[in-house]
Amino acid sequence: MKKNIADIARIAGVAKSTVSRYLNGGSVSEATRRKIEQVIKDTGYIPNTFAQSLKAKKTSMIGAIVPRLDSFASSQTVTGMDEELRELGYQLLIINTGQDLGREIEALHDLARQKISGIVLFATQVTEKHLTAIREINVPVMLLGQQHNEVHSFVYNDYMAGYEVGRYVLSMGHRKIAYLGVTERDVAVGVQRKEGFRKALAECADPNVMVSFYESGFKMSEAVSAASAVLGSSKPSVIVCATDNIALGVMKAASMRRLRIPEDLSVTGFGGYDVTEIIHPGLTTVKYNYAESGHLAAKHIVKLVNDQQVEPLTVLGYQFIERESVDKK
Amino acid sequence: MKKNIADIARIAGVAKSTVSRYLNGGSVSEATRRKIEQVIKDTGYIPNTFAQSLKAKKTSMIGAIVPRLDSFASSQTVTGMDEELRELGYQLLIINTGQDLGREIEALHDLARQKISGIVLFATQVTEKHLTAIREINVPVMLLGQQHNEVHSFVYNDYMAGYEVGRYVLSMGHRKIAYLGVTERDVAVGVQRKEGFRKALAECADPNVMVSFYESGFKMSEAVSAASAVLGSSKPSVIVCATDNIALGVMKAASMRRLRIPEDLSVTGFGGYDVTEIIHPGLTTVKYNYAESGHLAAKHIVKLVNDQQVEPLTVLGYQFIERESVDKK
DNA sequence: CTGAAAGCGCTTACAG
DNA sequence: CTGAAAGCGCTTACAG
Repeated sequence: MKKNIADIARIAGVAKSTVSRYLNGGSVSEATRRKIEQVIKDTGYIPNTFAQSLKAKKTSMIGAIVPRLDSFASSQTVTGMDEELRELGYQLLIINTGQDLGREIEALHDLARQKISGIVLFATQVTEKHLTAIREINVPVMLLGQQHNEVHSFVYNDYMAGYEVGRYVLSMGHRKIAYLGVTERDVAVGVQRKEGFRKALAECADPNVMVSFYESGFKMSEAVSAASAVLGSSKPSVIVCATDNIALGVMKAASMRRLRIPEDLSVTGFGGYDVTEIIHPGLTTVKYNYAESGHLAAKHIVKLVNDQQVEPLTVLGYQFIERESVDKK
Repeated sequence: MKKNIADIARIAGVAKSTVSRYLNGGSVSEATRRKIEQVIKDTGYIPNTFAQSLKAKKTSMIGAIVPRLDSFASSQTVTGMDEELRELGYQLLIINTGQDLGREIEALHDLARQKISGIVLFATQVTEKHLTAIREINVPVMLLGQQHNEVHSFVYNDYMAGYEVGRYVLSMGHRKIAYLGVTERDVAVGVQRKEGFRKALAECADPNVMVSFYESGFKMSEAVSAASAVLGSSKPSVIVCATDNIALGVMKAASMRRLRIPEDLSVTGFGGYDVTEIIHPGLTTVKYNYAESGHLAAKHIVKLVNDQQVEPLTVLGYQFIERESVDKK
């Protein structure tokens, strides 16, 4: 037989409000406290979440809106967030949007409607519609992966990472360089990394440097075709890729053309996916600590939810990892 | 200004109950219907989920209890489930247990408490505690990946897959064989695959066949050390691994010892992770269609939730993929 | 088809 | 510290 707060109150011989106070840490005398405690233990009473939320008008849930769950970066980040939120007494509700921007807007509203306390949006693009939704819902929102001055943001230092990769490639003696990027609508991945890379080039005095820029989709299969185009049109000594996935596609395309890496073609990536370490040769790349970012993001959103001060922009570090995929020229 | 059902009723000039009936598809006259529809549109009214659930005592949420999100199999399966559930008008709530069996039990209770309609448990082990919890919560539960005759189950045909791998390895002429498995507490992965493999061996008449069995953890790093032990003690011509992750670890260990694959050592896996296709040489393995399983599992749990007939056990197929990691002896 | 009323299980001022 | 009462926003018999 399912018990409610009235049952507990009756059995314990107190009022419902007293039980409620006990449950929510209000002031209750030691004697009553013990009585109620006992009854709750005996009956196995569990408060009804809906009734609580209906009155309290909030929950201790944090929502994560994720474009895709089946990516290394997302799943690592979500796992990190989940661990931290559990520590902090919150539950994570994950919404998968299948890379559909429209569904991100829907998700924002859905979560607000469910009285979620806060939302972390794994952003790829921040459109006007996103901003409108964020303003409307009146729930703290944090952007992860992109930044906007109106919204609390968490980004990786993609610009510096791009710069470092550029410097490295040049220092290894490469002069005929191809950059295989992604759409500029993704500011972090499509613009920042490329601009940082460009800066390194601009600083290089050597007049022999030749760079061509190409664009690929995010999927490995798309990268394979993009790489084939690059290799067909020019003969770069290195292809700098905007993501590890793209780099993997390039390596695949190279092996299909019987090009050896790094002897015939050097490759670099961004991301630091586990795979990049397993494959042979190991991929030189920039590693982001996704799990840690997840933890941090969780801490921040909880602060926001509790009206604590949080810096509007957090820039996360990275680690440049040199492996075997780039040859010295 | 946030509107509630009473506001809508007042504005539309009808009773709250009529609005509720309209919302829930009860019988309402054409005229009233139009009036209410208009008011709802004008006000942007959205019913409060908690109040609904409080009365209706159920939600249209399905819970997924997942040991870890950052694994290829889980994330693919979850994504598939999510897509299907969305189609069916349900929302997926994902709980990550971080491979802690105790937290699986907690999660079962938590979800039940939140009046989740149904639960899919991504199982690795089914203990007595699991069964007790499942019996107690009175919410339909489905097991994914393991089977138990008391609970609706979804499993892969691991036995047949193991058998097929065994036959293949023998047909390629291997006689000195090492099997690197996992704990038998995981019945599907630890027992079924091995037993299927054993059956193939038992059917082989050749008296020269020599097999040794070893055990590894699930992590690639653990597999690397396990593999080193195997390679140190015996000189198998092939290592049959119980998962792709383990196979990857073996390949890594082999390359550290300067063993060429497949010339010096052949390797096989189970799982069909995307990586296995990218690496060089490609890994010969058994591929499970996780995304599709996710879709199917979603359909089943929804049927269960709606008291429809569902077969107690569903066995999912697999696909044997021959690539380059096994040499002909 | 429609409405008035009771109730779901809590929380929260308010008064004592 | 404690209790009675009102109310959160819905749904659901019941009567008409």
